[in-house]
Amino acid sequence: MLSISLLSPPYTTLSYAVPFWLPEAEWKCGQRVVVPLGKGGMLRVGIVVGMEEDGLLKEGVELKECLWPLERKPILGTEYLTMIKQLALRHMVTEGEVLSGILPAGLRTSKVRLRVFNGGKPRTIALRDIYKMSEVEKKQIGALWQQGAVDIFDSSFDAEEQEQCSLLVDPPWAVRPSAKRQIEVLDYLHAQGVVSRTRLLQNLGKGVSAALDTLAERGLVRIGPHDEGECAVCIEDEDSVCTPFSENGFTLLPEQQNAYDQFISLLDTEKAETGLLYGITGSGKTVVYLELAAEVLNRGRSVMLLAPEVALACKLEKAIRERFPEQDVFFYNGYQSPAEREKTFRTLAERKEPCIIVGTRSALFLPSPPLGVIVLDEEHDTSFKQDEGLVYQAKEVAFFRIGQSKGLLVLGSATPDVKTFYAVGQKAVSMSVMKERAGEGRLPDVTLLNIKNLKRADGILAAECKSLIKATVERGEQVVILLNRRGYSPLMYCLDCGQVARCPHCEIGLTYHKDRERLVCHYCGHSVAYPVVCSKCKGLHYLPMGEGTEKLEEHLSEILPSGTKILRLDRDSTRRPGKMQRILDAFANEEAQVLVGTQMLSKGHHFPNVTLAVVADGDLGLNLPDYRAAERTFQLLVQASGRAGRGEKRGRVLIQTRDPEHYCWQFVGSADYDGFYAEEIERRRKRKYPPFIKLALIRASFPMDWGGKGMEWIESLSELGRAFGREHDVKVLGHTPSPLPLLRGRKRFQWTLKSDSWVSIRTLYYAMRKAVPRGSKLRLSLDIDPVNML
DNA sequence: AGCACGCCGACT
DNA sequence: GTCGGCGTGCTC
Repeated sequence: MLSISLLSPPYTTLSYAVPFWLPEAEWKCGQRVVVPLGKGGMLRVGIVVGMEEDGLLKEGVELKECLWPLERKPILGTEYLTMIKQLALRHMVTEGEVLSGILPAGLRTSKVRLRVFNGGKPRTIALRDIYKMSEVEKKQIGALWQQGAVDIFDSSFDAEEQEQCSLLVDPPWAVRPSAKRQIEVLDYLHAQGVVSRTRLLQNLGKGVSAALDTLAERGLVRIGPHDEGECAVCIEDEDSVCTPFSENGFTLLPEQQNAYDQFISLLDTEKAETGLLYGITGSGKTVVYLELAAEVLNRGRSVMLLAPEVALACKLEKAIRERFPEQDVFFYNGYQSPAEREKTFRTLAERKEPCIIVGTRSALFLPSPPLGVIVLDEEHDTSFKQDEGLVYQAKEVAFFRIGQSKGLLVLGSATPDVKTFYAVGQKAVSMSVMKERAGEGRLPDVTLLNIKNLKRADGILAAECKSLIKATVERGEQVVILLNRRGYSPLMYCLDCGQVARCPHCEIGLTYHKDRERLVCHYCGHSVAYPVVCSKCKGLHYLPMGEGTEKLEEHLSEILPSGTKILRLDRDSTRRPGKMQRILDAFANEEAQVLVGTQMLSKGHHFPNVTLAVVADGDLGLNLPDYRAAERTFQLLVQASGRAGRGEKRGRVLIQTRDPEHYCWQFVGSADYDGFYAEEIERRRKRKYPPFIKLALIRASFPMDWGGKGMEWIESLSELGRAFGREHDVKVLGHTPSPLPLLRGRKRFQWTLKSDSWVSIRTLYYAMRKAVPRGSKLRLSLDIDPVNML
């Protein structure tokens, strides 16, 4: 009997019989297989996860036969399956859910054909037809399969691959305002990024087909195969200035050498180990990774290097390729096309020789030859946790993989996760420290600017701040300005009745985007054309309140000397493939003097001529309902400070705040992580927060139009949770409405759980889930150690 | 996800 | 009377 985890709903693990047309030897753990499901006998893809003879089978159900394997050799190894099982247990989801969340789309489709070579021209047969064949025919083809005269022929998405649509222009769209269809297509591509033609037509209706062709003809949209090797986010530009790898050859500085030696001795233990590389911005952590990688490859093992976001992963990849021109390097990230990802996945599944894998957190799930080291650069970054769909924390998965291969996990950061640093104190993680900047640069001067009394009419920048920016630009130096708010204006007041424009699905204020002339919901993506009539009084006049990156850019262009070029870097300006790298390169090449951007700008980029970094709203993160608000703010601001003064000139950082008394500031100024840590860890100890306890969130949601039924459920679950908590030593706080009480048309509530034991937390969640009937409109989910409490 | 089953309203 | 809307439930 075969246990098979389905890769599509219901995502359960079901038992199937070995069929008479293919003997047991053809079925293996880790193999993808196609099975029939339900009365209609629909075909589904699953992974064989077990082969016990005595699998559990519900009473009254008849065992069905497996239909066909999708490959001869299992694509997943036993260690890989162990990892999947572990992950499923941790997060209390099925193995099928985990697998479907991490396998490339092409490996999840059953729309394949068998190609039978039996003299003459090969015959191709759909699996659907095999299912309907007679016993004799099945046996015949089974026999041919065993002789190797049958292969799997994957036809479905070749065509799709040929028609990837991507934007070639930015808003505002240069089309007639009456061309509704075209605008619809452009807006969709702007929101979605690269999309296949099939998917676009699926979502917008077949009617937009002509509009899409027109746009392609006029050069506004590109339709064509996704280029091999081209990263959707960066463009591989030969003379890019943005490479960190210009340090003095491969000789390590004393601190780097020290760190390197420590890591090597950890490797030598031949046990699974974790090391923290705690190095200030600019201390040259990358070089240490590179030399470590070289040694690991020498020892015949593979290397995995992960960065929190694609642009940084691209930089790492570039550095790796320069250092190891001869070595096979596999690059993987969420922005690649399904075909590209599938190819990498398949290649690595077969690979035996050591290699290097570079990517973002999704690369963590690539199969690989035995790993000697996994590096998580900027380990404190919250992007290492995926919190939508399949929830996982890259650090923990990496730790598990390294445990399997008895390798070394290296966590690198200038501002480590408080949990990581605590683990160092507990001797669970060894630490290497680098406190010197590798280049000429020195640490910048950090000044706090109290803007408590800044009037709204003056905009978001204080007068002192503006004049400093101006002076810097006039000296021919560059400025980076950080503002964590996209769009033009985050609040739109109706002048007639005072109503704020809100998203109908999320009740959150809509942000005005001037370049697109639309109001956009930053949570669900819903948008409406502006101007729009007020829902309450039908008025058309709005007062934009507050300032986003778009408005700041506009405001600056008014007050800075004419001829000053300003660039903007945020999710909106970087939607198009390659756009992000282009903006970063342009700024690094000094084609502009000012760069305005959201936090994506604070991460790891190197601009030697930047001498001033401004943080427009330093408090933004401090007021979030999250026990890590201070940690986040500290990390963000220290990272941002690192943007200034990486060249020869001394840099300056100006942080605007309305709350200058906050304990976080005294440490930001001197980038004093150790001081911050000491203070923060004491606060957490006192208030019973991680790392001193285990914290989890149970989220519940139900459709907003479900009547009183939803609230009744929430109440009764609270009751259940508290009763259970009293017995099992879990503190249950709540229910409380989620910080986003309405999202995508669903009401949301949550409970915060604190306990000494993950097991108790999971058991409580299990009890709650069992109380809710399957198929209920009420949905529950468990978030282990949430990174954002939203 | 897909498909069957079942319970109500609008129709030849 | 039946045709067909889609809410609910199940899939080894």
